[in-house]
Amino acid sequence: MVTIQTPTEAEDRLAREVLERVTAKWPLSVMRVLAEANAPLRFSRVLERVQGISQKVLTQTLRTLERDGLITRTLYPQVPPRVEYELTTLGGELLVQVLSLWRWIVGRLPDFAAPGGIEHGVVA
Amino acid sequence: MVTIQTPTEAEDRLAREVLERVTAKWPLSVMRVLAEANAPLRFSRVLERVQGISQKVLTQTLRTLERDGLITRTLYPQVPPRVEYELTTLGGELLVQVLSLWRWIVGRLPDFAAPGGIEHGVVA
DNA sequence: CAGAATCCTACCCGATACTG
DNA sequence: CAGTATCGGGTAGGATTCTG
Repeated sequence: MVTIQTPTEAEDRLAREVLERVTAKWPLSVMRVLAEANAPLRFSRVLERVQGISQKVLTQTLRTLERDGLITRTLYPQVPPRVEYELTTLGGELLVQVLSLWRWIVGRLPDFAAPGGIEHGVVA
Repeated sequence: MVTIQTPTEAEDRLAREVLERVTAKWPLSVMRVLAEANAPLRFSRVLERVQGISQKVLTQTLRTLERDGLITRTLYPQVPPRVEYELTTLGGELLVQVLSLWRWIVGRLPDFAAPGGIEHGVVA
C-alpha cells in the first residue's frame, strides 16, 4: 500500500486551493511559456511572451508558483541582475494534467451552452 | 476525422474561461452536491448541503452553471414555487474530469512546497 | 534588469432586508 | 420557497513611478 485512497478533509482542501490557484487568470499562461521555452527564461522574456500581463502581476504570479514548488527562481547576483525561471518536474507534470483537461473541454465546447456568457432573450 | 487537433485561439480562450469559472470558489462544491444527490435538488436543499455558501452567491453560481450547460433548472410554477436543479450529462462528465485532476493533486501533495501558503523565514 | 511601492478601479463575496 | 435588491469590506489586477 502506497497511498490512502480516501483523501482527508485537509488534503481535499489543500488540493482544492492548488487547483484554484493554478487555474486562476495567469499561472497557466506563465507555465505554458516556461514549458514551451524548454529552458530557463529571464523575467523580461516571460513578460514579453505572456500576452497582456503586467509586471506587478507577473511578479506575484511567479512568486506564488515558486512557493507552490511549480517553478524555480534562480538569481545571478550581477549588475544588472539576472533572474531565471524554469518549470520544476512537478510543475511540468501538473501542466500536462491541466492541459489534458483543457483539451477535453475544447473537444466538448459545442456542448457547452454559453462559454462566453450569454444575454438572455430580452430585446430592448 | 472527427475533431481538429490544434485548438484555435478562440477555442483555447473559451475553454480557458470555462476552466476558470468551474474551478472558482463554489461551482465544484455545488456540482458535487448535485452529483451525490443523484436526483433533482431544490434550491434550499442545495443551500443546506453546500457548507458556507450564502444564498446570493448560490443563486449566482447556479445561474452561471446553467448558462454553461452544466446543470438544468426546472421551475414548477406553484405557490410557493418549487425549483429543482440537476447535473446535465455534460456537467457530470466535466465533474469527473476535474475530480480526477483533483485526486492527482492530492496524490502529489507532499511534493508541493506550500499549498497552504507560507511565511518566509522572518522571525520577528 | 528585475523588481518594489503606490494609487486606483472593478469585482467578488458576505450580510441583511424585502417580495411574488 | 426561491429568489431580488442593496450596502459594504476585501482583494485581484492594471498603470505609473521609482530603485539597487
